[in-house]
Amino acid sequence: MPHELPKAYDPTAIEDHWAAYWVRENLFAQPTPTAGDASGEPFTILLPPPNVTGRLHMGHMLNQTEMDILTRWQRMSGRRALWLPGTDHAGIATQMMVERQLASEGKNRQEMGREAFIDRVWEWKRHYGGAILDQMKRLGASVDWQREYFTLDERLSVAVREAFVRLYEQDMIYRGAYIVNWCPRCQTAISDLEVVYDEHKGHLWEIKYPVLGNDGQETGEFLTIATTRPETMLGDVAVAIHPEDERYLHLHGKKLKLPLLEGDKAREIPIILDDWVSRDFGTGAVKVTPAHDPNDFALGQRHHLPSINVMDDAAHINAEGGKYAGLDRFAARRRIVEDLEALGLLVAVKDHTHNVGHCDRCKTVVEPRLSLQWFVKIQPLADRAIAAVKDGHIKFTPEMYEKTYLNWMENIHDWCISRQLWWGHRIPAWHCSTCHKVTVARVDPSACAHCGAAMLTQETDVLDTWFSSGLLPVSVFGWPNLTSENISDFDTFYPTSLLVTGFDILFFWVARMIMLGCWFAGDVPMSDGSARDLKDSVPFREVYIHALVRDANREKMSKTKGNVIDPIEIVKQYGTDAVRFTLAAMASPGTDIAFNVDRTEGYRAFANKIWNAARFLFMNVTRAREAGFRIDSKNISKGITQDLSSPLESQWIVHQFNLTIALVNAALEDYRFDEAASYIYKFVWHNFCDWYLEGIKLRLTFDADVSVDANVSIHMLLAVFEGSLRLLSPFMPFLTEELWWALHEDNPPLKSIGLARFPEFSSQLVNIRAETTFSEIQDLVTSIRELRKSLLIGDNETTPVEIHVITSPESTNIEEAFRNNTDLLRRYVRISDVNFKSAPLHGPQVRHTPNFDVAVVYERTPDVHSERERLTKDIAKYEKGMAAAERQLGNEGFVAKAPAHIVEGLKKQAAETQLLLEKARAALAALPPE
RNA sequence: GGGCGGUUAGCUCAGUUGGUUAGAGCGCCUGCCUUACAAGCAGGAUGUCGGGGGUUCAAGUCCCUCACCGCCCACCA
Repeated sequence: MPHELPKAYDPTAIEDHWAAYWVRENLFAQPTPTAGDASGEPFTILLPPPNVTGRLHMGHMLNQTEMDILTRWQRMSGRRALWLPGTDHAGIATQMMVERQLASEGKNRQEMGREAFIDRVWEWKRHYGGAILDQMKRLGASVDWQREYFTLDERLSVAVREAFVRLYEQDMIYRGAYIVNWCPRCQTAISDLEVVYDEHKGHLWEIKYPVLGNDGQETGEFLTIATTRPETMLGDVAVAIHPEDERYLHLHGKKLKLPLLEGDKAREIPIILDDWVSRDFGTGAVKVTPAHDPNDFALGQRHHLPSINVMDDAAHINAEGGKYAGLDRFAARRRIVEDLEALGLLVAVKDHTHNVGHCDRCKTVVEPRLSLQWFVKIQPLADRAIAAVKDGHIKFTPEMYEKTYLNWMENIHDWCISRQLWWGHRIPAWHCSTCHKVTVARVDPSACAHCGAAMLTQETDVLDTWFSSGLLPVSVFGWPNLTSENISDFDTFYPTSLLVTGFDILFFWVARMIMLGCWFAGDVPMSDGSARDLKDSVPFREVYIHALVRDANREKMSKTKGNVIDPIEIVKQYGTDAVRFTLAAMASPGTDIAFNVDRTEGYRAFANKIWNAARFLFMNVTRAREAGFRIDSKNISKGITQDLSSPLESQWIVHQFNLTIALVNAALEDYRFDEAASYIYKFVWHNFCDWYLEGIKLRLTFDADVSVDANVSIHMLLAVFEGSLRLLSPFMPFLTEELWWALHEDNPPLKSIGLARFPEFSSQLVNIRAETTFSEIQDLVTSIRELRKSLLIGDNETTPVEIHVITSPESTNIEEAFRNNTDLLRRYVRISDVNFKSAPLHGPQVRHTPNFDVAVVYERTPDVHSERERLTKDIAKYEKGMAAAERQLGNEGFVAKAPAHIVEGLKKQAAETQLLLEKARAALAALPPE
């Protein structure tokens, strides 16, 4: 144990070593349970799988820190903890990344072909895909690396395919032509969630369409429509007006000529009547373009109108656009506006601010566009997902997210799950070129299921990435192939205990997991063969949603703003533990975290403080051994007892430690990382270091015969410090691991402190008497220090003090504690004689507390001016307190209705305040003039 | 348009089911190399709890209202 530690803690010197050790030794692996395995109750948690394209950012680090704290805490508390990591193939993002790489080589995927391109993506993935998990390893995340998965792994792909086929068989998947959000750059459909809307200052163009008479000739009258996307008029099939709009009553039944399109594309379009049209927007007349607008599509359905798609996959105008064919949509817009103006059909261009949808991934303006896609019928899934939450089988923290979730789920639309990408799970459907029907199958079919023809081509679309990640809670535990070997994984670890995530993927992922989990797990029988009810079908029992990490100025971190804090950089600078502690301490629910390195600096200091406490301890162990004391490092973990014959500070620190355990446990139960962190901080720094260590110096004298207190004290010191390391370990795994090994002279009872037991609260360790008497000693010490300061007594000067303990029910204890601990007092403050007086003390060198008066005997008196200031301020404070107390106590309602302990407490406090007030007044009056 | 959150010390934030005179860290001021730690020790200053109204014996805490900041959902062409 005589460990030579450097004077200052240097995290970089130890962290890499421990991070590698934890991974190498597989310390946190949680193997598939075997029969009769009596390990603790499972605590299962899935890592929200980062994208393979991802680089670790502060949000990840917050997320991982919280999960790691909880997992380590649960593991140390005896639960069978499994934290399961993996990565997501991230369809669009990854494909984009590789396409960009290809572009820099002057290539593109189309000329490469699908297979070669996919090979290339795999190669990319092998090369870069592990980056984020490597970073995670470096941060010490206590995950089971042996279970690491990738969403395109064979076994997870089987699950995806099974899920698709099953839903299809259950008539829950259909294919059809609907308006979807289309990204012209990614050239794929995207779901509603993948569209982000930005406010955009655009225009509202008012265009007049010629009205046709019954003879088909222009009547000279016009109907003016308003649009924000003039180019879509090429696909217009009608103009809609409100049936009761008095301005247009005479146009009912009439047709219009669609301007611009000539020759074989020229067309007449009807004026249709629909309540949906709002009379006060624009001109009250709406062009109807079913192929390019969701509302128009609905309108088209109601009125049996055709849909004319005028754009290709890249949002260039197609052949339907006549002379505009080939133009990009925005170029077409400009040209069309020019042409309309030339024709005199452009009535007005008005400024109009509206929301424009952009592709979440590449920020391209999305184009609502009619296309053939695969959809999941969502209502049956949503019904279960709603019930699961409403019935309390899934609990959200903070609670408000339950409302958000339900609100979304209750207004959900069918889910477009097909993507026109190459990277992803290819949809297991085959098109028959003979009968044109679709065959969906678990194994690649050789013949059409409908007509038997062999001319099958597989669907080229892949599935939305969230379809596979939505299945993770079931698929990672072996579903659908639940053999006897992996059924126990499923039995043991499903439902998972908790999901920790940010609200940004509440709908993308959390909601989908709930829907898919409830749907598919519901079919898996319980281990005893009985049917699984909804309660046990949910993918997780609790969801903890954390805040966003912002920069120190509360700005959202973004690459464009250049204010992104790289966690790895900060970690290098301050140490992982300090950064973890910062995140934990600032993670109060419902509020975003303004990440400020000033705080991290403070927690680095905290780590250093602990380091130095350890140095102090080792130093004393060495001294003790040199003096012949026997200290066996094997006995350290024997446990802590409350020894009523031990010195006061030892009894007190055991009591405080015990109390802190209870507080930390309670805080973590409620995901109050901030509270847990602050209880630990306060205990370690302000109780353990400031008071206990300073006090114990008195006992740690290892000269020959003064042995009893020294022996008791050094062992108590070791035990409490070791316990504190375990308490702190989930928050600061590196530092605590290092010191724990040092404490055990590199021969600890377990391979890691992370496998040791978390301290447990024990009512046996409660010691109220030690708490109250020590707290009086603290008051006494503080009063004397304050007095000495005001008397300008040098820090090295020793002075006598006088104490008068005020008569009260506790005063015997207090006086006894003071008398018995004068030597301890001398450790805390430079005093010589301590004289107890039976009469109250007065004068400028006295301080008053509710329980005692204390005077420092010194020839000098305090500075009259500052003394007057202090007393005046005190008096004001006391008077304010008295006024408040009298007001309340004089109020009959209060005395009659308030609980007795409140009234009694106030009375007692008022009496004390009155006393202090009188003393302060007297002291002020006694002050000599300045 | 609908919904939600926030506003407490110079800064960043706590503040349990309403209960005695509102807290922490950082920063600031003063004094200290006290043999674990200057990344330290000791002491100190700092608040009309966003404004207004109400309920209550009692409001930072509950209700109403206004203001400002932020987020989510919807997408009326």
